[in-house]
Amino acid sequence: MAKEKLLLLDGNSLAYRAFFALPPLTNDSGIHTNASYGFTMMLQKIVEEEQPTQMLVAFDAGKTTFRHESFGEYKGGRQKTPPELSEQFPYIRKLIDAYNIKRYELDLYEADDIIGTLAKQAEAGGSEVIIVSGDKDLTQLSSDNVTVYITRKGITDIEKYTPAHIEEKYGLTPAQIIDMKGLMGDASDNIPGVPGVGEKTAIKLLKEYGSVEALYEAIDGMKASKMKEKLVENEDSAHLSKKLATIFTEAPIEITLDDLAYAGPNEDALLAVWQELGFKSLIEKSDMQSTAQEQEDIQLNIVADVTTAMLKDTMALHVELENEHYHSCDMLGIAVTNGEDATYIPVEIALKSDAFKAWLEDASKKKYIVDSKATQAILARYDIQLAGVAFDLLLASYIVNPAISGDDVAALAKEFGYTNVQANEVVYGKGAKWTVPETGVLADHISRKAIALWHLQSVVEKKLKDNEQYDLYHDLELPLAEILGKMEIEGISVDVEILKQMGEALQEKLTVIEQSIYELAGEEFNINSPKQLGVILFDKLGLPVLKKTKTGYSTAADVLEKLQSEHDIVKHILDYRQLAKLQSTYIEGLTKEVHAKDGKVHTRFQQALTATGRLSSTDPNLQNIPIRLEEGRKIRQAFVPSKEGWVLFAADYSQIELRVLAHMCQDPVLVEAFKEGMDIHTRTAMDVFGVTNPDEVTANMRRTAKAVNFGIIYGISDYGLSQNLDIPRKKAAEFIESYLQSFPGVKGYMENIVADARRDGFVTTILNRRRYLPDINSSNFNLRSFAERTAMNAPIQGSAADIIKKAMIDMDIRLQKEGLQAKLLLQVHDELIFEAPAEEIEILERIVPEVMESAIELAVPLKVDYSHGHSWYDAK
DNA sequence: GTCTTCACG
DNA sequence: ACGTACGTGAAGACC
Repeated sequence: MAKEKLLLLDGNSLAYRAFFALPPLTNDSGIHTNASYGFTMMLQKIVEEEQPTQMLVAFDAGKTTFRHESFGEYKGGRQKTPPELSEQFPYIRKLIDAYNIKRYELDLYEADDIIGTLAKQAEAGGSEVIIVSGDKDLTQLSSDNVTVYITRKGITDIEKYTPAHIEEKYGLTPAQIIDMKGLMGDASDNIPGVPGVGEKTAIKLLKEYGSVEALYEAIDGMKASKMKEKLVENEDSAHLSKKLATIFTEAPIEITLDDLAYAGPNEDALLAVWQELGFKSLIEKSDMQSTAQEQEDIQLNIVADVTTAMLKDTMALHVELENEHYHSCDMLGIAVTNGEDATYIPVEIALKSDAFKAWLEDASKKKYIVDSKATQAILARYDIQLAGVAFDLLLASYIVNPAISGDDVAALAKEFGYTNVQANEVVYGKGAKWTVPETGVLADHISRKAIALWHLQSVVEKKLKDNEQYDLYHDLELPLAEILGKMEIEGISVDVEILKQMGEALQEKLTVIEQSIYELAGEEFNINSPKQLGVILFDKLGLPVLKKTKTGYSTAADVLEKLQSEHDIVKHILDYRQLAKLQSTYIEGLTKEVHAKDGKVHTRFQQALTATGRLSSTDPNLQNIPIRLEEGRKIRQAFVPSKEGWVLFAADYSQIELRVLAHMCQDPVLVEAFKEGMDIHTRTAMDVFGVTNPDEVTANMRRTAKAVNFGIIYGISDYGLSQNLDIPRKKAAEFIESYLQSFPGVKGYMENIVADARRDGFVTTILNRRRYLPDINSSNFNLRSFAERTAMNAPIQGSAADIIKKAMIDMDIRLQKEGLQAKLLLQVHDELIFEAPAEEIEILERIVPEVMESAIELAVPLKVDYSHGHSWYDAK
């Protein structure tokens, strides 16, 4: 058996070292991270360099130790641990646990004693021992088999204390280190020693006499001096100090060396802690290392022709794309498999094969795919209508846990313990270095993805079934992917000429406002730069600073609105901002996205991204087209039907989230209000303000009630409401209190859902979508509060997402059944946008609300409003 | 790449 | 005492 190598770390000492060696870093949540970071860096380095077979981190247990029995003032007068450091200890423990390193502390004993005891045991067993600390006391443990590493300035710079090194440095043996301490004392531990004796004197004395005991035996013969007087005077102190400095190597520890085996970190757990602490550089580095791991060999056959014999009834299919823009990018290669041997089909071979096209389009041939919508969309560009999608790894993983990151097969596979596939970054590189490798490497990579898919289908489906989420995945997300694919491929027509004219008018206005701003400021500057703008407003013009950001003055709209009366320039800046946003994002940005071949934009709906189950939309984002202000709303005039004689038809759920809330909490007042079709904000205002007649509710009361309702959905907090309404926090708290009094069912729901989250670690939606909340039991107030609000919000927002997704599937079926030409084009969270021949509008007005309102039956009715017009603007 | 701001539900 | 409303994406500035 190879020799054991034991690494013993002094947890407290190293945490202190890291804390004081690094500047005060904090992460996004405001937690200090310098000690955690320094500790991690040190661990990484030492483990990498030493490759230990056993490891332990020892901590000091509490305030009192056995040393206090002989000397009450031991470690007295110490500065209290800074709170910035104290708050990091829980994370340091988490880090150690994630590394799968044993940690230990023992009542009445210090870390030194645990380390000393284990070092002796291990040495006796023939192991090599390395001790790491910031405290030189430990060097007394140095021997032929025990090396003590002491951190020098910084954290990763260490000095290695072997007996030889100690001899060279001090001219002493390791055991004499204790004697040295006894004579010179230690200010940090409040060990007195002999006053007037420092390191130099102590070393000189020990070289001459050997030990404290020998020195005092011979002291009579010492020639009279000031030093001799001091030594005689403080003999007791010297003996006591030596005793205090002696590390006890027979501590009654309850662990044995066998408990300390070290076999590497739990990478998932470690990444999770790094994520929590915001160690981005470490996360990136680890991705590279862990994914560049050794791969098992695979068998692959690169074919020059596709035959029907190669294509089975059930196969994993992977179409590798150049990038995520599947509406415009190229394919790089294709692989299929139904076992360990993959068939790699070069793109040009695949595209000219009728057999392959027939197989892809055959619904009875089942395919396991990683992103079926992307595959559907790119094949559609080559006139291939993908059918028979039986498994989608991207969607299945997302349902198991929406927090699972990325669409890279390697990352997803790793979540389920499969590692025989490389990360894209490893194969292609990233950023400017991105490049397609030679065919052999590429074929291997793509084939591995297909093989991974083949393996993961059963693994992930089992997980879904265990979690009772298979139906959500199979009956909702999977069919929805195809519908979204159709919507994206269809696209929506944009009248570029309208955008162009708007842009020109906008530019004229912007130029005028720009001039006014420069005039009022007395100089030209970049209005788009919050930094430069801050200087003008707050330094030059002397406006009051109401809010600051991390980096300087805040110039956000809510701040500027409060400053409007202070200076004329403010209004101009607000106007400029509004128009500049329209110009850059919606006129210029949108125009760039219009495809030349069909005059349409083809967004991509991200189906496996949000934490709650909603969709998101990119390139362009069609879920945030302006509507609230008239100037912006006009952008919608550019969204038009694709054919002459067609119109746009829009239908949206009214108050869907509050209805979901009513359903889930079963609050009688809320349920009744919806059943009776009351205006919910007015109803809320009546209860919050104690008014019995709806006519007595003023516009302002309703506005306040509306804000309170939003607050309830978001996970209420008095502070948030006070910001939103610009009222004192106390006032906001009263509104909330009043609301919860009036709606006890809501109060009960909020309490229960947080309790559920604490118990289960996740919350669920109506269709059993999960959101995990790892911070729900955190000792950090911010993290915990955020998790609590999320626990309240996620089931509401997520259930609303479930409902509209179900409606989209039902709607797709219904349109086919009715034999309509109408097409669903967009989804905007609570709204569906169709285009249809004008003559179908009458039917749509009947069936769209019917289908949407009956998508999922709740304890309250769902209500849908609808309209149509010759542009999106007119469908209001 | 990160920060700030602002568009939407 | 703490310090925040929930969920997104895009653009521009600045490092």
